[in-house]
Amino acid sequence: MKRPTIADVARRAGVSKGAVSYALNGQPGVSEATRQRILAIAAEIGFSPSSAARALSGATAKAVGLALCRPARILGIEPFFMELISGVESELSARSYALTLQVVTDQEAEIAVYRRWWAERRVDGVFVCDLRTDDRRVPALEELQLPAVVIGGPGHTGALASVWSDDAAALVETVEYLVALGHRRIARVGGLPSLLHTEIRTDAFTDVCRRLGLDEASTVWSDYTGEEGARATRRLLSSARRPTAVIYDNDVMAIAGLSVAQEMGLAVPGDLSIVAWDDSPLCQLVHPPLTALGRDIPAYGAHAARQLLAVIAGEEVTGAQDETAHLTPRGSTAPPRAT
Amino acid sequence: MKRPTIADVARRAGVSKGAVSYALNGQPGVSEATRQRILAIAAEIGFSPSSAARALSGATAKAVGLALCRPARILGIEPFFMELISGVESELSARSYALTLQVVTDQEAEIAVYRRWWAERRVDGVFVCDLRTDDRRVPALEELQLPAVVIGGPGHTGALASVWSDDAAALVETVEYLVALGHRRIARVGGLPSLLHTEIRTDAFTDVCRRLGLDEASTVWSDYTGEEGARATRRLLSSARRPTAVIYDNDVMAIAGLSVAQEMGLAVPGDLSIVAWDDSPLCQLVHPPLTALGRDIPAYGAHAARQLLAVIAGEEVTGAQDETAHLTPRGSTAPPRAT
DNA sequence: CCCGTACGCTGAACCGCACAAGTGACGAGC
DNA sequence: GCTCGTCACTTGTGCGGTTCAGCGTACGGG
Repeated sequence: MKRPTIADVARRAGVSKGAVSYALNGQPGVSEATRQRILAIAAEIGFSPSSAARALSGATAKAVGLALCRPARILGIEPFFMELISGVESELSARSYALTLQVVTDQEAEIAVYRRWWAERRVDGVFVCDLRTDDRRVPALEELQLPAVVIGGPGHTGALASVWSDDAAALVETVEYLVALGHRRIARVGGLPSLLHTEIRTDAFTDVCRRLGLDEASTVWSDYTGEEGARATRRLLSSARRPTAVIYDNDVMAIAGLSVAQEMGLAVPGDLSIVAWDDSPLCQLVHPPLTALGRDIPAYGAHAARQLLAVIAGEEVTGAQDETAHLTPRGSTAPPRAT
Repeated sequence: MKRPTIADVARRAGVSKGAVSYALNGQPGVSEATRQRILAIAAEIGFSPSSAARALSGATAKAVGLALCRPARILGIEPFFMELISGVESELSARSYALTLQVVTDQEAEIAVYRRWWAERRVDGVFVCDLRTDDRRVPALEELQLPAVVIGGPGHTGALASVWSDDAAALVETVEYLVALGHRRIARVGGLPSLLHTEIRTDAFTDVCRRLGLDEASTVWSDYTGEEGARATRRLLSSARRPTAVIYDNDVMAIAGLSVAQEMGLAVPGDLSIVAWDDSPLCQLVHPPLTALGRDIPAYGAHAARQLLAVIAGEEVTGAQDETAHLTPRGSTAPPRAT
């Protein structure tokens, strides 16, 4: 089956290629009657303009890129990225933009991918995830002048547009909630310390604990995997004055922590309260169901996609705040048992 | 920053565009010395040929497509797709092929996407997931003559290449294992009945149960979500002669089932043994850890990617069997308590 | 009545690359 | 010494679009 070209449409409509181009792109230069005729013929023979030819003649590639820098097993276990992609996609496909995905091993590889995409004119813009402080990707993208939206922040995004969520506020809300329940010894199992949002959460945790006079607040770091979450929990619960509540930076670690607590004979929430960041359906599957900080990730992705399309369209776009995660109390949090 | 073109390289090397093209594509027509000089200059100024121009002049788009037909929340909760994508990607990026992703709502939309990708010459080939019996996508792709690899089967793939795993064998192994433990009343919570692999597993389950003389074997269907898995489990465990072992078609439903059992006061594995299909890290996070049927999903994806690249290269490719899932016994299975 | 102009369309020049055909130099063979 | 072949390039063409200049026609105003 031969692919139809614009010339085929033009021939059948008895007009020139140019006229077809105007008609299909909604540009002036053809009468309404002719436009309708051309549109009908194009639909009839199933014509879609070649993305290559269109990209070549100066227009856009109608594609955006997303490079993911995580090993396969973490990528799989965290619902975050897949939900984000769903949301991004919903916005992109409505505008018939394609999403090009690439999994990379480190920041340098990611920058190389951006550079290649740019040189190949493969994408019109990119999303940047897992922002770090002093992220080398930011200046690299600025230098390339490749439209980009950072999914994360605030801050450290240079001149790039960004979409961010106020993790500090969410963390403060959580700590205040736990304190209101009566907790005084609260610990936190954080994600990778090199990521900006981990740092933001850590700072917020330190601040709010100081403000509320909780001097036994401590953060330990992990890497989002269940194994590390379990190890960190074991360490916390083995200490002399073990915490009565733990906040985990993702749901997988929280579930692992719950298992460890139960295995050590601690009742949840009686002896230990648990809060998970990221409220996936998993949190409701375990016993007790986990109190979690959730937000609409697909909507976050859609928001980022709208931002990127705006940047590509040449609009002046800066940072945009997305919804703040909200706490959904479930069975894993309660007042600490009187000691 | 202006993007370098082949003309820029040619000018700096003091040769024609044609010579540069030959040099970069490893074709004869330039001396080795000149080739090296051109390569060095191209690397120096960061030149990559425009994918659009390359695709336009008859070559390939150097991109393949993957359309996913699942709602966002299921896509997120199942590690399967993300792991598959990682594996696919590892193979593609080594050959500098790009992966274009699209989330669609139904089969018709998916076929429309294939048709558009084909007309736009956006991809050189596609992956087909979630195969059904009498899948309309198969004839559609055959008609378009768009290279494709079905991830699933065996059978019902028409003339398309495919990569499949012997789910029937894995299921038989599982049932035999449970029977060896002493179970006689085994139930199964299946996935979406319209999917081919669900049907294959159901048939295998029915067959092996008949062969082993288990006449109380029953399958109930679900949709891979925790809620549905919990509901199905509740139904099974409430019946007069409740099963002593349940096999779940994915890990999320198995975890939900475990919760339901514990909530109903049944001991796992004492009163009920549980086996999960898909062995993600989640299975080891719960208590007791779940006996699971696992396999290397990234490797599966990589296998599929190699198949697709072979089809694109014009090689004669048919079905290829991938690794069979193997049972990893953990704490959720044991002999049934004597009644 | 004639000119200016808006409309509707055509023809051609690009975009950046691959590849076929052409060219000049040089060496081998008779 | 002349031809022929090969090598190492160059030139030119076309892929399928977009876009701009140009051009005939109809129409309205002075």
